[in-house]
Amino acid sequence: MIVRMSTPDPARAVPPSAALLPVTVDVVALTVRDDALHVLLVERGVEPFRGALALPGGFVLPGERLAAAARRELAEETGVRPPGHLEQLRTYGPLDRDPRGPVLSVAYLLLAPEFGVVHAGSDAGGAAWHPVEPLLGAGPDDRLAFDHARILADGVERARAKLEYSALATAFCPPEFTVADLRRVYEAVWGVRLDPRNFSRKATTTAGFLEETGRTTSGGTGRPAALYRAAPATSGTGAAADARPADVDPDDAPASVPAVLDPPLMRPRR
Amino acid sequence: MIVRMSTPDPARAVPPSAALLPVTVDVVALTVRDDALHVLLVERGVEPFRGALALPGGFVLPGERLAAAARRELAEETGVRPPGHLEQLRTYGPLDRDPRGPVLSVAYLLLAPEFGVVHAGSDAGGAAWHPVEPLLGAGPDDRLAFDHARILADGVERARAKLEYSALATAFCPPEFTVADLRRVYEAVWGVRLDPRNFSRKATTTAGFLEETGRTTSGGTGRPAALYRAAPATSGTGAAADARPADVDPDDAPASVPAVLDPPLMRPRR
DNA sequence: TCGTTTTTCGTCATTCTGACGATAAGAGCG
DNA sequence: CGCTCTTATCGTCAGAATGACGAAAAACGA
Repeated sequence: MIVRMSTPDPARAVPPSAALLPVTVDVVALTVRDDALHVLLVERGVEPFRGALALPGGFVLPGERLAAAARRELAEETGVRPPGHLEQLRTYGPLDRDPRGPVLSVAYLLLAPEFGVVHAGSDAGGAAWHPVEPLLGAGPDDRLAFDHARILADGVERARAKLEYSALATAFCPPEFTVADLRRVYEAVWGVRLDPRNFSRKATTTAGFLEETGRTTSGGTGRPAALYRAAPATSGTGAAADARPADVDPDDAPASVPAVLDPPLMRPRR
Repeated sequence: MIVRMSTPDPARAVPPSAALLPVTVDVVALTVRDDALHVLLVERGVEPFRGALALPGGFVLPGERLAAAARRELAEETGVRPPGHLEQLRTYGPLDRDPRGPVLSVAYLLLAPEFGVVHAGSDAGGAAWHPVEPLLGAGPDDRLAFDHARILADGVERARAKLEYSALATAFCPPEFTVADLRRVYEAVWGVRLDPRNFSRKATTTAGFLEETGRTTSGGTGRPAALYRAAPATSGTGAAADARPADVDPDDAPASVPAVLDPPLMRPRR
């Protein structure tokens, strides 16, 4: 059956030569767990690629927005409405990516503190966190369904790049966190070791990055650490001329539109 | 009439609940002309928004790739197959953006040296270069059709950001150019004045940016300047773990996949 | 109290940038 | 041919940021 979306003014119709494409959203949900970057994957319960691991996602429904579809699919497959930063990643062309025929896929990137996966969705086996590293190796085994390995690689690279010039690393952290927590995020996402002393200097002296809560950790081993929260967004939606991230989408950005790290925190180049 | 794209295996069909959406591509084609950033706009010849200025673009045809559709629309509306760097910008959701109903739009960004606009397309009045600046002001007049003002703003911001950490500014230049040409690109895109001496130092000493041709300009006023070309791409397609730009798409990237500016060339902040 | 661990503060050499002086190398003109 | 004008390019120097690393601070456990 063909579902044709409503056409308010039939006199101004879409040209008949235009392709009508099914559209999916796929979500690259990243988190840091045990000092390693993890991605949320589901086991596909239906063909095609039944039994294979895949990014959570599914078809956009009539009348639905893209970001809403992303959140819906995520909720359906994890049982929770995850926190974190959701932004559009990119769109993958309709050809040669789905055995069912031409399908457009709009990928979203979610950066979030680890959240529990509650229930298995309707057409997907349980969702679970998987370490990203072996999946990027792209060995002929462990292949993800569709072109999801490539989408994952793009998402990871986007996350790595954004940590350099935005305060987005805080999206991986709980509401209150220490400088060491934040450093471990950078280390996990970039796959490098950073000097704790220099990192602390950079994180605490960069304006618009951290905000102290006044409290400290206790009970752990070692000297107690100061607790911080993410600094509030620098203000206005300012999609126009000034903001550094070009992809601040009112439809995408949840609560926190993170500030810009003015002198960027660059990953070490070999 | 409904055009249903072929379904290779009917047993594995797209679920009937999925929306089938018409998809357009819109191209933000930027160039530097008379030391100012310009965008290629067409005057719409058909409803909706007949007579208004709009980004060149149109519907994706059955069996067509996104980037191919972008190049086709550009060719149809300019009469030439423009040079330059084409990359995907982002996708704009299906709702509340086209009076004809839900339409998905995948925007592309083209950075190119100025190219002549040859003929007027079928359903568009002549295409022409327009200064970007007044269009970003977003005055209630001079509004672009659809949500194209927003797409333009996103494209300009993407271009501005990319000049900081990539060698993409060379995409605005002819095959051979001087350091001053390149500086004028930065000045036009960022809307700032840069010190010619410091810019020259940065451009010529950053590895992987410029390559000297050995020749110099002649005839102009002032001391002749050395001619450079863009340094060749740093190697492999390497979409994976190492390349800085996350959006190197084999489908999008034409010849030149520009290198990374290692210490970035940051625009002056305030 | 002593060692262990982790956080946080300091120091210092190096690199990069912004400001700007000075020179180089043409064209145009008397 | 010399003078001037203009633009390109080289140099210098102070301030900022970074990377490497020493050392003190502040807990915990034995």
